[in-house]
Amino acid sequence: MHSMVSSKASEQTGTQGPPATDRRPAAESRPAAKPRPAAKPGPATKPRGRPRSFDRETALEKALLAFWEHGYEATSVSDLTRVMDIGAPSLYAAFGDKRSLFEEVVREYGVRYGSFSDRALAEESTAHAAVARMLREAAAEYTDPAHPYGCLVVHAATNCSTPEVEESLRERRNANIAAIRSRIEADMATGALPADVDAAALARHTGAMIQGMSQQARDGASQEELEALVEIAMAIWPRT
Amino acid sequence: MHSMVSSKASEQTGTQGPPATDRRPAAESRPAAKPRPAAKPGPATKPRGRPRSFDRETALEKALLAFWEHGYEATSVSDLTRVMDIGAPSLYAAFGDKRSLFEEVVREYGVRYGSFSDRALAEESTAHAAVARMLREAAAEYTDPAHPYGCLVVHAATNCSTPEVEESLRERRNANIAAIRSRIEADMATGALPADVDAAALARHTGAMIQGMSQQARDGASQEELEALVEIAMAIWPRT
DNA sequence: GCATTTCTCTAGCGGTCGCTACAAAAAAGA
DNA sequence: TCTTTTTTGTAGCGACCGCTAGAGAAATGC
Repeated sequence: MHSMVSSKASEQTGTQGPPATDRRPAAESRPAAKPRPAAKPGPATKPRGRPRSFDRETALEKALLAFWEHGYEATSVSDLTRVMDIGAPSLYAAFGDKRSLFEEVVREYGVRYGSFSDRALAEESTAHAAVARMLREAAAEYTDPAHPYGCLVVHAATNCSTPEVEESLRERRNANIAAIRSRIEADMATGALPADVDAAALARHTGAMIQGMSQQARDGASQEELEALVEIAMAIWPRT
Repeated sequence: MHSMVSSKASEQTGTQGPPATDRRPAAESRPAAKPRPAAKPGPATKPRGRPRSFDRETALEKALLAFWEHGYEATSVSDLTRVMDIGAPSLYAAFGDKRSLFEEVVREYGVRYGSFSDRALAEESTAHAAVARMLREAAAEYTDPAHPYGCLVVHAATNCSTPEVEESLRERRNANIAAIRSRIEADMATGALPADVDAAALARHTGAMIQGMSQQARDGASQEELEALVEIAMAIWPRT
């Protein structure tokens, strides 16, 4: 499972320039090194104070891997500062609190690792082909030794004592199933799939497969084993 | 997912009577109110000291529900003492530390809620029928409003900072898949299933379905939705 | 009665949690 | 140089974590 991507990194710091009564850096999410006023179109004006001593993106990637491996709760701020190799105040200044760092990680995960699902849905010519590709790519991705096994969106916030975090990942999972369902219904409308298909159940089946595969990957299944599983699972599709 | 039951409640206090140098109550797991010496066959000898002020079994059930709902880590000892309605020293005297309480909870879960899988494998005449029944019963159990959704063994120790706990549930999940695989291979041996079936992949597919269904139940799927999913999933089986 | 055994209650241990105050450090603008 | 702005390191806050010492309470055996 994964994304609903689109990476709109707006967030709270949207529009709030003039009134200077606001303390707290408000978890600055500016992606590059732009100056604060931002109304100035000055292209190369350096930011005012002491420059950051670390690269924000690589630090974010380290946090991503830590959250992916251990989950939201089990990854402490102290763990994060260690793997990101920065002090706690730097973390809070650059990313806000732990939760907003996690939210940014989830967004980044959607872009970097979780986009295969949306890509398959968008690029393949039938729902059948899209789901087949999606599952095969999941088999590869979830067992890629270059990063933790399984899917962050599935595993990073189960049994989480912060209900909002758990809920946000749940919404991503359910949105993905809804996207699969829409793709199936589109095929039904064009006649590429029979009209008597239960689109909701078929989409939910696909979602359950992906989530089950993610769990299997965490439990030690290899890419080949997951691929064998996918070939079995695809047998349910009406012949096209 | 679930059990590998058999409920052998032996544990560390197996054989170690005579030398009295042992302090620490050793997390007494005696299920009923038997006297300590135990060599005496006296049937109705009451235990020596102050009797327990709570019922051990109902307290265990309360702990089970709490762990089921929130998982191992997210359920604090303070949460446990509140829902079990006992003080912390009583909890430690009766169940040992948090981890051994959790282990006992998992065993109890296997007996009370997770035995449907083994029962289906043992009682149905074919692997096909056993898996069909297993999945249908999972659809009912995982959405039963009388207790938390999904499967404790699947969800209670993901992203757990105590690796041993995570591993013990992982072993239960994999053992269940191994049991399904054995049942499939038995059918292949008798000719009830074709000889060219990939038993391992088919068993893993079933395991992934169960785990995915558990996740779906947690994410809000109804019993009817899971049952529709099961009917789709069963279409993969070779016609018998 | 009295000693013994066991459980319960209060209180609090050391440790980690997420998070922040504060001052020194490093840059730009004057 | 001097002020301003921002980041960095140190150090520690209050809250909660799992767990337990110690005294009192409630039972049995004598």
